[in-house]
Amino acid sequence: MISERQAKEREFRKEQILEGALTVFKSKGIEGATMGEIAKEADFGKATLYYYFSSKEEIFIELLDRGWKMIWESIEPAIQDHDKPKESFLQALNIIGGLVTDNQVLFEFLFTAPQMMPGTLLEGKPAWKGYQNRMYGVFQGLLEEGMAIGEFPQMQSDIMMRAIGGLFHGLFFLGHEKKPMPPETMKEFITTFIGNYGTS
Amino acid sequence: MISERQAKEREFRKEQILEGALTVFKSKGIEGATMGEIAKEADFGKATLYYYFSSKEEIFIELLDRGWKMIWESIEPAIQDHDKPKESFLQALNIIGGLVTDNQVLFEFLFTAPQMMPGTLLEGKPAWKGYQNRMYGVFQGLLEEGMAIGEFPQMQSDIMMRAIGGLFHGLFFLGHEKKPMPPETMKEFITTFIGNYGTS
DNA sequence: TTAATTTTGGACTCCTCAGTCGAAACATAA
DNA sequence: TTATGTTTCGACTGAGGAGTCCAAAATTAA
Repeated sequence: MISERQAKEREFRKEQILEGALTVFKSKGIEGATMGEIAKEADFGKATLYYYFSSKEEIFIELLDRGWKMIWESIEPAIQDHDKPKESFLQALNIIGGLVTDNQVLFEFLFTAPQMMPGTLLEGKPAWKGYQNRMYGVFQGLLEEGMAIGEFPQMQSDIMMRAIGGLFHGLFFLGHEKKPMPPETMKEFITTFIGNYGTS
Repeated sequence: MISERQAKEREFRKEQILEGALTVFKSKGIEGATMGEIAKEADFGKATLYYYFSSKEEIFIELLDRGWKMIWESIEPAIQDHDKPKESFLQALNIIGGLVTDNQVLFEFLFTAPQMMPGTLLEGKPAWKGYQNRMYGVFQGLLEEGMAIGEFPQMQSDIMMRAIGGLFHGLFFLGHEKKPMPPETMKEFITTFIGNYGTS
């Protein structure tokens, strides 16, 4: 017997826990993100976490799934149109930039956690990996189409992807000052680095 | 009583252990880099590691110290001359690129380990942090001098540093394919990304 | 009200891992 | 040879953390 309201409360509590997990991750790092800490932060008993999630990994995976889903759904409309690859590309990057500025901690988690827990987070083709791959695929596609019409410098698109990925990561996550990066600055940077191809 | 040869053997064994630690780090990740594993890999008993190093952290710090020292000493000659900031800058980047290609695993460790063990690796102003800071300082200096004479785009140098750091990181470490990046590709990239200013 | 169901958390188990101990093996030197 | 110093390792200890148990509290249904 699962009433409507019960289900919503359940969902709400799950969110409380996920939020707590993020908070702990932020203040204590991945090492300090123990179930005990998360429980304390979310103000539940440890066993209660296991009532809502079957394991610690599941919490992390849930965060990744929701996060990547959100990213994907945010950029999807911007990349339907393949007429102007570079424009779509930049627009999508800007959207993500905006999301990142609004959810620093979440995104730091999304982009760094998988590196820190190799293996564990990848078992059983998790949904987030799917979104991530789709996103990279689209970006790379745009890049290749853009190159074909001279909107981007001619280079191996996979290397170019790495470069842009790194650039993005550096802009938002390197240096611990945490000051938000305004979209204009972001755009300026991208265009500065990948050049004014096809714009002149 | 410490004979000359004994000292050398000792040093040699230390290197065996450090090498083992890197190998484990490569194959098992930072999580799997336990003292037991390292001992097995280096073919010593666990307690022996503690004869040469006083703790697990000390092993990692030693790796970082040696690595960053090597980086610093490799680029030092290239950055003495401040007459042509951009040239020095690119040359230094190329040198590092070369080092990275020759020591993939070590450098992956150097650039990622500190992120993964926040705190522990930073206690007591470790030597590696000094080299790292010096290096960043020099790069930023070159960047600012270069901007002043129009060799680089005009931007906040700290953000620019982040961008370049990320770019570099992306080129070498993103995407798990582990295929080495040939120096020419590297050079081509640098010039494509930051190189078109002041050249025309 | 009472009975069934859902939710909760403190205490407990189990396991992994950093670091220690002490006795042996090995080397050196007299 | 014996004495002294150096190097090695298997076995042990202790801490911390993931995950479980179970009985109590709260909620819902009758």
